[in-house]
Amino acid sequence: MKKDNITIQDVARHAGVSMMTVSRVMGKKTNVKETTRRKILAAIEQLQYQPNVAARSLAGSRSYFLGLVYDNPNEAYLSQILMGALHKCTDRGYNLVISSFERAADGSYKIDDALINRAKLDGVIIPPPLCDSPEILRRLTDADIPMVRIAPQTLPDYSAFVRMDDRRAAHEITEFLINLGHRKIGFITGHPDHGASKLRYEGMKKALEDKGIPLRQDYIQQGYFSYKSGADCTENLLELEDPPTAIFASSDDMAAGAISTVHRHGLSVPDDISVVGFDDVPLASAIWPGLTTIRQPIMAMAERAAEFLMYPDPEKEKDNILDYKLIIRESAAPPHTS
Amino acid sequence: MKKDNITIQDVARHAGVSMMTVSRVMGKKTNVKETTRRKILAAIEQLQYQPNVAARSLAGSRSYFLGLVYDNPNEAYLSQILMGALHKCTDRGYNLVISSFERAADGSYKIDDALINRAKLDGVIIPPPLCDSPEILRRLTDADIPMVRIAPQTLPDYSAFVRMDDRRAAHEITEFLINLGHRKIGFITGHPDHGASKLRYEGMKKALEDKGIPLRQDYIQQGYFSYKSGADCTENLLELEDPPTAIFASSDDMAAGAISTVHRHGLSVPDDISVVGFDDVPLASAIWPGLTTIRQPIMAMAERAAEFLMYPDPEKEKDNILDYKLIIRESAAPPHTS
DNA sequence: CTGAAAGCGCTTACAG
DNA sequence: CTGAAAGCGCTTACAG
Repeated sequence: MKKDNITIQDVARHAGVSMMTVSRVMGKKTNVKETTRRKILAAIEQLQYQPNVAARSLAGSRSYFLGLVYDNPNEAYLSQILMGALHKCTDRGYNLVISSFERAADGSYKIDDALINRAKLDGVIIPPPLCDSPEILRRLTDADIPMVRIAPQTLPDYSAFVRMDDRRAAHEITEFLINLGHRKIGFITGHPDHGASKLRYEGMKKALEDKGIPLRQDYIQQGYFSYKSGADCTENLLELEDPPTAIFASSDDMAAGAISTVHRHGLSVPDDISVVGFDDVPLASAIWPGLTTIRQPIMAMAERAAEFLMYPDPEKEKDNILDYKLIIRESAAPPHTS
Repeated sequence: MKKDNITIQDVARHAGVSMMTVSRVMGKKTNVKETTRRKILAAIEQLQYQPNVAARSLAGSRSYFLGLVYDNPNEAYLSQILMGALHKCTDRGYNLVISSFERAADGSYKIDDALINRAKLDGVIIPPPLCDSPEILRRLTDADIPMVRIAPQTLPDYSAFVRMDDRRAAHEITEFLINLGHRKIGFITGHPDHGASKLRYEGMKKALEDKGIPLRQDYIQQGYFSYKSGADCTENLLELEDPPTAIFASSDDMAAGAISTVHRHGLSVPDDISVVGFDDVPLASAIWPGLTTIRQPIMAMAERAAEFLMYPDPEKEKDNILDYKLIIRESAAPPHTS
């Protein structure tokens, strides 16, 4: 392809300054007079200037490469992360290098030296579950590569992280059920190894407390985030003498399993029993009835993470909490008035 | 990060030649004496030389950028495409620019000029449904940007494409059902607008013919690739006087809907009725019973597409057909012997 | 706050 | 078949 593109020289000429000053504006340096900056910004806008990534990378001390490592059990989740990071990178003239890590039999990860040595990454984004691997964190720290972790379980202060408030989200969706009129709410917990499971449980518990509704132990079932576990737990719930009128499964996969079990019992969702989930995976809107659930801001988390790495600033907050959203579909309704 | 890496100069010095000759070897040019080439190759190997992407891109006539455009109806599908393309690009020192297109109200797409003008792409990968948009194809053709289409419905010969054999795959999974002992096989067609729907139908029909099993019109139901449509079609199938013993839904989403309906009727999958799908989306292994289905080589298709763009060669076949795979899980079994 | 010079690591186009 | 020169579009380091 021909290279008849607008260069930094064109912008400089247009704005009546030197190339150097344009470079400073592009790099968000502060030592440029405000009026000059505005003139340059106008020229950039008018010419639709886009810096040449290759030249930037070649000349500069940064590589304009960001890394994304993953070991992903969950495709939908990774896809969101990927899209978020990639979009931000493309927008900002960065490149994304993705690299997968295999978990060894002993549960540890071996690190790809190539990634660390050759790529000269400006930073790396680490989604779960890798973000909680001590080897990975130490290796990157040793190599002096900045990192941002996404939704980590533990929050040590040596790296930045982006997350959402699982506790508050679980509180909100429980409250939603209560406001619908439900008092008998079954809860299916997530995998005990995941930090979020505990937070979601706590949020649900707090919502009950706040409304003065007692927590019944027989309404709490231990799930593992899978469809099957959601189906099994629901089986248990429906066999109770006084079964719940609503079920809050702490993942969509489990909620989908719950719905299938309710149907198998010849009952209707939401007419007989309401079911809500958590995550808003594609499945949530694919099945019928559509799942009322919490949408995690996964893509936004990746975007924020990438941005954090692009503009290093020691003043920046290390803890970035993003907003979730309650998605109301058809799987929850007021309880049967019997 | 510091740039203390091995450069082409180091290799040249090591091999006792000029930088230029090394460059020729790297670029796979043929005009280099065999002994010289070997000396250089040895030096490259010994020094672990990796060309600097940025320098290459800046100096050369190629950009080492590939584009991936999408309009995303299906996250799981796109995610696979993305992973395949990204892996290949990362491996080969290429960069990937992704860009989404919004469909206008009239069904047409407006093209992002920025993508075409600024990025200087060496080529673009076009997955469905964009690969069948005349505007996009014409725009890219006009801009003289090479492209590879993935699984297009129509196969005009002005661009290369990568696909799988939907007809043969449908034939194979139908045969699988027949070999299990099924003679009464219901079929749920895909969305009439998708080219693959027809191919899958034809494959199923052919398999029946090959085994001398008559095609019953009441066993054919028109679906739309959605969970809901799969559930509804199955409702119709189960209401027949002589219902099928197996159902082949031409997408996994529809197969999942089919299973839910079978369960709602108090029947078991696969003991009472077998159900098979097509696609192998994440849902297929999430639900219970796991879906027997056809795995499309989506990631491999994207890899092949990227590779095609990296090594232009007029001799190359334009039609790249990749292998699918029959994935056997728990949703199909021999029919009830009654 | 702004600019002139040098150079990042390659490939192109030309010369032999 | 091989090489010396020029330059891709930026940023760094230095000077004012």
